[in-house]
Amino acid sequence: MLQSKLFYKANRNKSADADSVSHDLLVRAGYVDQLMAGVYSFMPLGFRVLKNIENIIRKNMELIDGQELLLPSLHPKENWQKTGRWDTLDILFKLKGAGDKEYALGSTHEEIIAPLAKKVIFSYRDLPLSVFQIQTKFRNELRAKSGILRTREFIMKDMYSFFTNQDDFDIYYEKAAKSYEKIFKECGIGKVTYRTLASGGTFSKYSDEFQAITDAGEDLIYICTKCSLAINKEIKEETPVCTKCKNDQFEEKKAVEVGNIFKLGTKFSTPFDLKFTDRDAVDKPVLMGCYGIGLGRLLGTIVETNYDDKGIIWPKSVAPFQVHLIQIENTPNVKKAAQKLYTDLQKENIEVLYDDRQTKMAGEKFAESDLIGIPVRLVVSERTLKENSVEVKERAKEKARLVKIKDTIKALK
RNA sequence: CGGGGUGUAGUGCAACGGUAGCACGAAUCGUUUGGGACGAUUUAGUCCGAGUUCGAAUCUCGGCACCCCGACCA
Repeated sequence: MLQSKLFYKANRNKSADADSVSHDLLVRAGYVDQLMAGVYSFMPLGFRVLKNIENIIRKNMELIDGQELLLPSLHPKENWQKTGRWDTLDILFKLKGAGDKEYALGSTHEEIIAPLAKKVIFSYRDLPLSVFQIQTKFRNELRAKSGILRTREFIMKDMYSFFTNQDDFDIYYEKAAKSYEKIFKECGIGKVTYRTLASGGTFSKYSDEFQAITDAGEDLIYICTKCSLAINKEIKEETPVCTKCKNDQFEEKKAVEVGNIFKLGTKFSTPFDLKFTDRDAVDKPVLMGCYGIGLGRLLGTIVETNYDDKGIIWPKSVAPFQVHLIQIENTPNVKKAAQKLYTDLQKENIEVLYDDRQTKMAGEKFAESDLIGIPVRLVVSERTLKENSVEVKERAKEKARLVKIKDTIKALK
């Protein structure tokens, strides 16, 4: 991608409304734009990161036999009445259509997937099953905050599992939890992310949250100083000692909930009469589980845990581009060498953002490059060309090094 | 939803009730060119509606929007 053509505008002024680092950096570097409170546009840079995160999640869901599908956002009122949540779920957006017919905008999809599963699941032979989607959710939060960390419209991966019996379900649930840990690790927040025991709300006694430690977080989690088990606040209130090792010393940390998994059991199978015929010819309710990850929130959390005073430092796995190629001094020599390098890198399928702008000074290009945070920076200039070289600098490191142009690709591997 | 705050140019900020200004951005020209260059010229604004006043960005009222604290958060 030529930076001169990229749909973005970096801004050196701090965003006035930004109270979180991720909000400020993502807005300033041109990744996202706020449309209104809790609603954001993803610009090309931000969308590329979002897609990378999406692909990591998709790959891991498929590894635990999740089948991807797509459910609608516009829901009939009746489905939500069936579970009672039309009246009890405060965050549900409701709207009226033609003839005053009432609809909900999907804030979650149990009400849709359960009746859909009913059309597919009849026998124990049809189970187990897991389906997931990566789709937009609408939640009428009383208050949106912290940039993209808490929004009213966001893209979520939600998976739903269907099992015949508790034992198999429990095994799968643990497998899903491991898969979540893997996802967060691959996204570069593995070290700061804890699986925490949490309340299951109206669904179940307990659920499991995945909490990433950062000051931008709005949750408090408690990490056992002995065994590193983490629990969240409402669990701490009911069990003052660690449920695993009985230690009563906890470290309190602010954290962002990046994922949450629930054992729904028959909570939704019952109202929608989702059942299967077992081997013994008896109809039994299907056991359901649900597993969610908010993609935008995850993106924001990655920024919250990967930045310095100059800007974002993307983990390679999610970076919008792998390489930021910068040409400084616009002499014919430099232009020619940079353009050749640009096409050579592309031939190797290396995603590269090429700062071909001729109107920007070196300093401004560097500053913007640091702000955008692509993992590797390549600089081509008269100075480097004298050595037949290109300067290679990793965003996360202080020092740059010169590499012969012909060895550039090798140096990037 | 309760409490608090703020709305001025694309962005960030100033302006006692008295001619709306600065920086960045953007544009043109010239000089520059390895850590946010310099000069010249140019561009663009008081959230909306009432009221008070000779005069309102400034005061009052209403609306709208955004931010913060709280409550809420399958």
